[in-house]
Amino acid sequence: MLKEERHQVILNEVRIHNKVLLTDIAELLKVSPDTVRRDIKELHDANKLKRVHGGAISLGFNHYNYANREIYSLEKKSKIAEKGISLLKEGQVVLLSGGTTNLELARLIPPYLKITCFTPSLPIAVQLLPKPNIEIIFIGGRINKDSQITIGGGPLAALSELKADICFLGVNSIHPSDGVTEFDWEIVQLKKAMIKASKKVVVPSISEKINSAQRYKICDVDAIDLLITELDKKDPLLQSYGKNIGLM
Amino acid sequence: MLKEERHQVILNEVRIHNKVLLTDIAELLKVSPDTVRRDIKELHDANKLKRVHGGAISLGFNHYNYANREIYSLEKKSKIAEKGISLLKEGQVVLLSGGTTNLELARLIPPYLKITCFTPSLPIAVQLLPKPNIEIIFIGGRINKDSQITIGGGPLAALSELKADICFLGVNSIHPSDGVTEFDWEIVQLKKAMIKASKKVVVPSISEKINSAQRYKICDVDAIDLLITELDKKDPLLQSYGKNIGLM
DNA sequence: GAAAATCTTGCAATGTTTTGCAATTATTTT
DNA sequence: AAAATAATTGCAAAACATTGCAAGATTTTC
Repeated sequence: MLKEERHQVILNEVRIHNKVLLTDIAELLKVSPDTVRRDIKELHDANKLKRVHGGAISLGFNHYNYANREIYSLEKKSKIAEKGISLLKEGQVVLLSGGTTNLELARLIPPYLKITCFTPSLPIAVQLLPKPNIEIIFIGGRINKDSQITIGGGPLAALSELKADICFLGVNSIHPSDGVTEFDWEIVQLKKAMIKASKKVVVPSISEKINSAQRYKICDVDAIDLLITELDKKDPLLQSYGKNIGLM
Repeated sequence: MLKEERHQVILNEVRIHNKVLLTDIAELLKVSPDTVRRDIKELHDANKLKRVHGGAISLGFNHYNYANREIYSLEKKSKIAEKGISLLKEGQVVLLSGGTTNLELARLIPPYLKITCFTPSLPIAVQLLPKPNIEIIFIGGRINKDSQITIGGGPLAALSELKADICFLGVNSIHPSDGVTEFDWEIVQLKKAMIKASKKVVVPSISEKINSAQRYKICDVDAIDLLITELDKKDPLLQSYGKNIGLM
């Protein structure tokens, strides 16, 4: 049994039960308690769980990371969001995926602009709530706590009945040959459906995400109509994209 | 049972009741009072609660900065919410309509309780988000800005496929002969569907709503299984209900 | 491809923490 | 002031953690 496997088992148990007893894991995996202890220590150091006397417990309430970690890039995201908003026209049906850049976009949408927004993101829906002219349609389903968006079969079915004018697709990584990629398989399915449900696909992305790749592929680069970054169109980082995609 | 778990339970009890008795915790967790005393001492040192003779009290008891009028009804709502939570059992599928009483109920659901919550309410979903053991299914659709819940055909269709164990139905008015009523027609349709989608219907309601009526009818009083108020079962205000409904 | 270096794992000896109990002291209640 | 309840202290048994070590597996290096 590989260490990585044990780690997955431990994290999974923690996710399910909110805690694990060291002795239970040792018995379950048929390894010595020492090994489990070392595993837990590693996972603790990697900030995946909290090591305590007798086992480990879930980090649980540390959802604050979501906001804190990303503050430094907020300026870039605002810049991108503003560019994105310039694309919006009265009466449009807009599809907003999750992510902090789209959240920033939602925040900056002018309150007098009359549009319809579809979104599976809880924070985005909350952000749009006070804007009187925006009709919000929440794409329901099981909520993924990490990303705070709904995923699974429900959202996919709902999207299959939609044709939005424009989709702002928050992504994890984009690469000229590897395409648009993500590390969560279910989120990939959702984003694929979002692309299908939209006439025009816009990817707002900070430059850090450019030219990187993750495990699962959402689509090729040329499935995207427009790539928005905080950089200038002529930035060398973007030159491998220009042929197939619009830049902004 | 890990020490960390006991700490979570104690803090949670303090959060809910603003105080705990040492002996109650000892009995609840089936450990010696000495252990609980040591736990409370640790939590006190970590500035998580205030240790007092006989138990502990909440630190932020006076930190509430609600308007005075709201505090009054909030207390009632907390009382109702606590009664409601006592009905919840591990593994249940719970349907939560909107409303501030249900929001209070959502706030007070213990984080270690493993249940599935269906809700069309944005604030309730947000409230449940940090609780690791609660699976949240958001009932999608067009968001009504006043009530911050989704309404319309989408939610109705979603509910038609559900059979929840228990439904907490926030209502506007309840009257012995006029039944349960509401002023918004679309919300009435939604709540009708919620009743249909649940094995058991519980109405948590502050006493102000008792014996009043609105324009549109959701159901007769006897479609409700249990009425929870902040009052005692034997309160004269409730005596016209007792024959057909359970009281709490 | 063999040797060296590194990593992984279980074991044993030793050290630490946790927990309940009992005796004593302090606080609250009647 | 007496009785009841709670807190403190010291203690011992059990559970858990740490450390160093050695055998085996894996990777690196030449």
